[in-house]
Amino acid sequence: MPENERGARARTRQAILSAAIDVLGQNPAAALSEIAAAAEVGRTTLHRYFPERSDLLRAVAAEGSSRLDRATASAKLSEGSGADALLRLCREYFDLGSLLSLIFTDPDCLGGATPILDDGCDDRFTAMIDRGHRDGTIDIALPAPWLSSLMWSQLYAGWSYVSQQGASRHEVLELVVRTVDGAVAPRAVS
Amino acid sequence: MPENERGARARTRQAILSAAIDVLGQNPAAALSEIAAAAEVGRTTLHRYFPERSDLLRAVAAEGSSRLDRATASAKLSEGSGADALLRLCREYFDLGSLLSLIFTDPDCLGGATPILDDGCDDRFTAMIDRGHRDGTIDIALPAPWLSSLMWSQLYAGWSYVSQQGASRHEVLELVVRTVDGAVAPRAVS
DNA sequence: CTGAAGTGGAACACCTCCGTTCCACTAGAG
DNA sequence: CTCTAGTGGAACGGAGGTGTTCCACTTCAG
Repeated sequence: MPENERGARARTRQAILSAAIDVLGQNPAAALSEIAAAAEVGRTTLHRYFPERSDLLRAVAAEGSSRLDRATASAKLSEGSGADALLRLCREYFDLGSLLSLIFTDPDCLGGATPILDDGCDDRFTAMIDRGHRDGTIDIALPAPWLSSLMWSQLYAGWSYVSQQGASRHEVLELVVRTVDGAVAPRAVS
Repeated sequence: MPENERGARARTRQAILSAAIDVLGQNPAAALSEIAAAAEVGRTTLHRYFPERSDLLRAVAAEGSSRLDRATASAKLSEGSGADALLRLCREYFDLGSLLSLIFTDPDCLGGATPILDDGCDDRFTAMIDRGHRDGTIDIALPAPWLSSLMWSQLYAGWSYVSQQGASRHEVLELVVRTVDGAVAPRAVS
């Protein structure tokens, strides 16, 4: 879609997209006028870039998938132990910010690339968990799809904690990492 | 509200309330016609019991708070170690079923009794966590509000896992308990 | 200055949902 | 049977969101 757009057009387009991610993350049923206001743009202008609501949603899905893919790539899931890779992924995803809310509250918004409720959607994720099962850093009793749900729910909880209470991003990220780490670690033999 | 209602009236009223919890949990912006259809009731009948949408939402809040209180009482938070009490609470809350979705996706729906994003809303909960901190069964580094967020997000993740995939309630509950337990346990001294 | 690009406001028709009214139907009590 | 409670359908006006059109304004390149 963003073919041959530069300068003002590209900037406005990006502002609308970012505003849409923020607003729709708070309320997936938000009116277009709210999104336009958040982007500090007239509703007319919004319609110029995205004629119909569905056009905007498609673009949001594309933008979200792109940010998600970049974060996934940064985590280098194939390096280190399985648990280390999972925690790296948590740290990268946490930086997605308000996109976390959108992905979590509207799992269908990313179209086919829905990362949450999928029986093992992402091959890289599943491979990472399998590696953790083998190298003993992830409890064998916890299947990959559940760990995906676990991770996303904790990321969302952490992000809500930051954005609704005035908590520090870094402190909360450490809480998330701490609890995910504890959750996946194999039990001590009792 | 449910003053002097018996027989058919009480039954219809309850059917509408349960349907509302189910439907609103899936989509907080659902139309009244959807709720009426889910309750197998005409929209006219729904309006007879709850003249305005806000009336229905108030009744849902009351019903939800009531179920929540019953579950909390059943967990006997003041008995046993802090961690044991927390896990008992998870088991009781898990039985709330679709109410979990409603509470999680629309935290304001329960009015003042919002259990999730509150800096230590519930005294019994905070007391339980404090006890766990003292008796060494809950990691001292994890504050009560975060553990509340943690628990609710895991319960919601578990319930979604059950209702969207065909997973077994009991198996998923054990996964939730397993991961919450691991998350709150104090770290081994390394 | 002139023209083009980008923008925002106002107004409109359309649709959906909401709340209301009215009427017809059914089941059960007497 | 008759009367009543409970119900559901049809229809309407109002409110809000959507998509569209038209026009006035600003900015910037030439």
